[in-house]
Formats: sequence, structure tokens, C-alpha cells
Amino acid sequence: MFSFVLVFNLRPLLMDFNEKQIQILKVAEKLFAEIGFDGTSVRHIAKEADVNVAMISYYFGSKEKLLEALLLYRVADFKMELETVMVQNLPHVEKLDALVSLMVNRIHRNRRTHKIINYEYTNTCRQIDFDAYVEQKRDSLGIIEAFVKDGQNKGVFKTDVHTKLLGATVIGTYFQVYNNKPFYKKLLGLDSDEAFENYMLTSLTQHIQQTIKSLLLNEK
Amino acid sequence: MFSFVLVFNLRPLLMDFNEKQIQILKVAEKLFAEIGFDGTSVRHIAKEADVNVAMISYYFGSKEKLLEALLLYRVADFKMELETVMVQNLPHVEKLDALVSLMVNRIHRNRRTHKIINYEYTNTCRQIDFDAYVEQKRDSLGIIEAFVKDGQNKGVFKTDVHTKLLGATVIGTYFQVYNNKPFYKKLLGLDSDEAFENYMLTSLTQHIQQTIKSLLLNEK
DNA sequence: TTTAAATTTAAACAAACGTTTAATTTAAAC
DNA sequence: GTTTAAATTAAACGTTTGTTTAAATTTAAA
Repeated sequence: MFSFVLVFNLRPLLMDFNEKQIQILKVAEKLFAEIGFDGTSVRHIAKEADVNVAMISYYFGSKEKLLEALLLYRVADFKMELETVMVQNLPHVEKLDALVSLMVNRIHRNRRTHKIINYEYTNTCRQIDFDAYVEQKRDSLGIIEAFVKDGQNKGVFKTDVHTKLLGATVIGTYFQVYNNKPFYKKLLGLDSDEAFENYMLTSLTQHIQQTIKSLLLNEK
Repeated sequence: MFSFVLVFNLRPLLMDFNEKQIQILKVAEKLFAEIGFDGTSVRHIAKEADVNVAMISYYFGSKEKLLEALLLYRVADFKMELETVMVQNLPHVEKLDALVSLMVNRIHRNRRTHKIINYEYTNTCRQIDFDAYVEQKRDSLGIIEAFVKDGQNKGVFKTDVHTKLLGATVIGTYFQVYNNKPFYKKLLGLDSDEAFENYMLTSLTQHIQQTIKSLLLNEK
């Protein structure tokens, strides 16, 4: 009985999209991220996904609802499972590193959808539902805040920190580099997309870890 | 003879736009930033700027060239005059604060155009000239790098820092908050646009200063 | 006052847009 | 084999798009 209710509550999160629908969603994600929501035509999506134009309306209802479906499909994966790091019996310093690393990895994995959201979230004309995104964001920052407070109570973390802005520094640094890819590729001497990708997951991650640690840790 | 050549070289930077042209540019900047380049129609710009639609083609040639004119018009103001801070006879710590403060203020003043660039720079479909932007960015980072290196040589700054990524952390943190304005307004309990604006120029600036300082300064 | 150039306008242009239609094909159930 | 629903298609829908045209108006120099 209980599991029955559970299934129905999770249904919109499980999102039983069929193969063709997922195919469309993935192409839409790529194109929306690359050339923007308004810059991408449904015909372009249809062609790239190798389906008829009408299929988009048939499956999703409209272009806007396609975007909403994409958010529904992806935002579930935004969940960072910060708790799995939190419950580990690690020193605060290492926990902090693990936390930042997890954040960067998750954002990197979903960078396209994150980029779309960053573009569309403040667009007041559109009527897209961002509640799930906002909720995820709030949850993540809440867990971080609790962790920082705990560290502060135990005297490991500094207290004169804008805790609520730590997440902005992590994600912001990532996206400032990602959104200026050609510039940073040249600046950092990365001559291939693979080298850039690799840099994001090693040196950049390390820089962000270092940033957050030096903000929070009392000097030894 | 020499000044003659100089005038002609500076002409595209001086940008002798007339009042009506500037009126169009300002409206375009606002709309491009709010609803995107593709989301904004030339008729919308014309209506808001109270001019005939044809005036945009008449003055700028096309919608894309209007964007290029806007970049030309604004990017000149991106120049941060970091040198004026640099030549001051201040301790490195205070100079660092002044530097970050100047960066945030400049970015804030030009946030709309910066936002447009962040959206369009990686859009491969469009054929917009971003050379001036890239050059400004490179110059600014170059000056910062030199300053950091100087501080490191004098033993004031740490050496194990990703110097080339400092700018990304400053600008990235700013834009992560700015691009999620509704979210952060709620999170930070800012109930008006004025309160948000004020927060950006006080607490957020302070947070970024603190971030960069704790990355660079050796503990006393 | 005349003249020529610059500005402004309403209307029209073809192309592209998101969406719908109605006919056809596919696939599964009976 | 027939039936029924789902999937797929090409074509057409009415708008909106950026841009151009050609006429009208304004401006400023002659």
C-alpha cells in the first residue's frame, strides 16, 4: 500500500520517457545549451534527432513543454547526494574537499542543462516552472550550511564567512571558465577539447577546493 | 599627420553615435540581457526605443551589426583602469581589496553587456566579433597576474595559487548570484531590487575580497 | 527660396517560426 | 484476418521574423 503511493509520487521524477523521447530530449539539451532556447528551432531538433517535426508536439505538446520535460528529466540528476559524503567519518578538511569535488563533478555532468537554466531562469517572458531546480539548489545549500555551522561549532572553520555565498563561488568559478571556453583554452594553453575537459576536472576543481578551504580553515 | 592617423584609428572606439542611435543601443542592451538576443525582436527594440523598425537597419545595417555596435560601444568601458590602483603606494593587502572592488564595480556597471557576451560568446552559429572583449579580458588578467607575481616575489602572497583562475572566481561568483537573482533574493532575505543591488556592492563584494585575500595572503 | 541630402515612415517582402491537420503506416490484441 | 490504437508522415496553417522599398518629411546648406 505504502509503496503504491510512493510509486505514484515518484512517477513524474522517474519520467517514463521512451527511447525516441529521450533521443529528442538529448538533442534538445545539446542545441539549447549551444545556441540557446530561442536560437534553436524545433525543425533543427527534429532533424538532428532524426524524427519528424510533428513528433515534438505529439510527444511533448510544445517547444516550451519540451524544455520543461528536459528540466524534469535532468534536474533529478542534480541531486548531489551530499549526505553520502556527510555521513562519512572523515576530518572536516577532507570532507570539505570531497564536498567541493562532488559539486563540481555533478555540475560538470549536467553542465548543459545548468547552462540552459542559467540562461532562462531570469527570463521573465517565459513561463517555465523552475521550482524543482530552486528546490534542489536550496537543499544543497542547506546541507552545506549545516556542515559549515558544524565545523564552526567545533572550532575547525572560521566564523567570519558568508556561508550562503560559498556555493556561488564554487559554481560561479566553474561556469565562468566553462562559458569562456575559447578564452581559457588559449590562456591556459589547452589545445584540445579533451585537454580542457581534463583541466576542468583536475586543476580547476583543485583551485575551487583550495579557494573554499582557505576561506574556511583556520591557519595551522 | 600623425594625429590624423590617430583620429582615424580611434574613430571606431570613440563611436560617434548620435542620440537616437544611443537610445536604440541602450534599449537593445536591456532587452538582449533580459530576454536574450534571439528572444528579442527588432520590432520590440524599435517600439521600446520609440523609433520606426526600419531605423535599426538604417543606422546599424542589421540586428547582428546592432549587437556588434553595442559591444563596440560598451566594451571600451570594460577597461578597468587597474593601473590607477596599481601605481598607488599601498600595502599589497589593501591594493588587493581595491583591485577586487574595482573589478566588481566595473562588472556591475556593465553587467547587462557582460551577460549578453556570456550568452553569445560560445554560440558558434553567430558570427560576432569578440576580439575587443577578449583583448580587454586578457589585459585585465595580465595586470592581475603581474601584481600577484610581484606580491609573491616580495613574500606577501602565497605561491601555490592558480593565478590565472583568480579572475574567474571574482567574476564567476558575481554572475552566479546575478544570474540567480530571484533565488538569492529569497535566500538572503532581500525583498527589493534596491536591497539586492546594495547587497551586490557591499556584502557580495566583501565576500569576494575575502575569498581572494584568503587565497593569497600568508597567515599572520 | 531653392536644392539636395538625411531622416522617418507605412507597407511589403520572402523566409522561418511553432503548431496543427489529416492521411498513412506500424504494431499489438482479439 | 480483423480491429484498434499508437506512431509517423508530408503538407499546410497563420504568425512572426529580419530586412527592404519607395514615398514622405525634415533638416540644413546654397
